[in-house]
Amino acid sequence: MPTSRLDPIDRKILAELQADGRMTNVELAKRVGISAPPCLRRVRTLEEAGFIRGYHAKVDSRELGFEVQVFAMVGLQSQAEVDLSKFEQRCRDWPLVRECHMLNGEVDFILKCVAPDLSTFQSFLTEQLTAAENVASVKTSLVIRCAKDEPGVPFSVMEERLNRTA
Amino acid sequence: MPTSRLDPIDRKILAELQADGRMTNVELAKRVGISAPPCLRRVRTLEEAGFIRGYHAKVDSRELGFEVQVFAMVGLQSQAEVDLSKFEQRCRDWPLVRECHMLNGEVDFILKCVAPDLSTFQSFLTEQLTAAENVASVKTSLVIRCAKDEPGVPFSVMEERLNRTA
DNA sequence: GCTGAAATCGCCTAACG
DNA sequence: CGTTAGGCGATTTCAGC
Repeated sequence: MPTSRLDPIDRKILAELQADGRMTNVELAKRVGISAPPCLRRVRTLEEAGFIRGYHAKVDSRELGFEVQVFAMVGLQSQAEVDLSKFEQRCRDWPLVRECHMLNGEVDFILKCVAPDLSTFQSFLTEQLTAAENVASVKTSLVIRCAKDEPGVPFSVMEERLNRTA
Repeated sequence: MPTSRLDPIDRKILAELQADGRMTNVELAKRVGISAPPCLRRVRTLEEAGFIRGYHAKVDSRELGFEVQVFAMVGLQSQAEVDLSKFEQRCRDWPLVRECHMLNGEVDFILKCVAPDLSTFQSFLTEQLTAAENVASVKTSLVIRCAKDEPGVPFSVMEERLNRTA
């Protein structure tokens, strides 16, 4: 099910729900220019096809007491697939790790972590992450401030692209 | 308005809406154990207080044709506040840059970028990012695969923490 | 196939206790 | 915080393009 399966209305729906995931279906229908029933059917279809992978309230981490955010670059000793998978599973089990991406280049993984304070993070770092099986190196960088945090994709870029080939 | 302003019901509301931002208010009320009207009032209060910063559908970038995801580490020549701010503003203006975090340590910023394909990203990299005023160095790493991508914070950790001090 | 209209059901959201 | 209650939205059904 490639992108070409999506017509302009579907793309508008995705863009609107990415911007406001709690919009009512009738409001959404109004914005994309169709009536509510077909709009709802399209949303369900997009959900089932996996284009929409969930809806989430974006919470303010710092205001909720998670004062520390850290990016951790992790190098492993073995890059065999079974060892990569084991490490990924460990990341899934660690609640302080919110994201885990496998990278090319000199480092194997980048992790985005949160913690209530530095000492909590340092305990996690020394007792869990650095101590984990197969972990060769960990370099961490504290987030000083966040200048931009936009979820998802830029639909403007997508539309420009489609217009160019159309 | 610190975290202590939040009672257990507020925290449950936040956890539920982080997990499913499109849940109906009556379903939410049922889950947190109060009736719908006070539940809605709490949600509104949490929104206005900034604990909830929005609701977003999580879309599948790759399935939408954004095949390339990249982390870029950026070093600047000048770290004067005015120059940092200028760079941050540029990041906000670039649609391919989805996140921009200022870091401590050897690198000044980490950027999460998306692009439809490698050539689009490389054009952006060479013509925009590397070419931008005050940018001294850019190191990029392609995302091979994503093992975990959980938005927000781990409420389980928050509750454990509160129980320990209680 | 798709959409839209009508009708039903359930939710939202005041106002009040 | 809960209950009530009126209005609106969600969702099914059905007809038409």
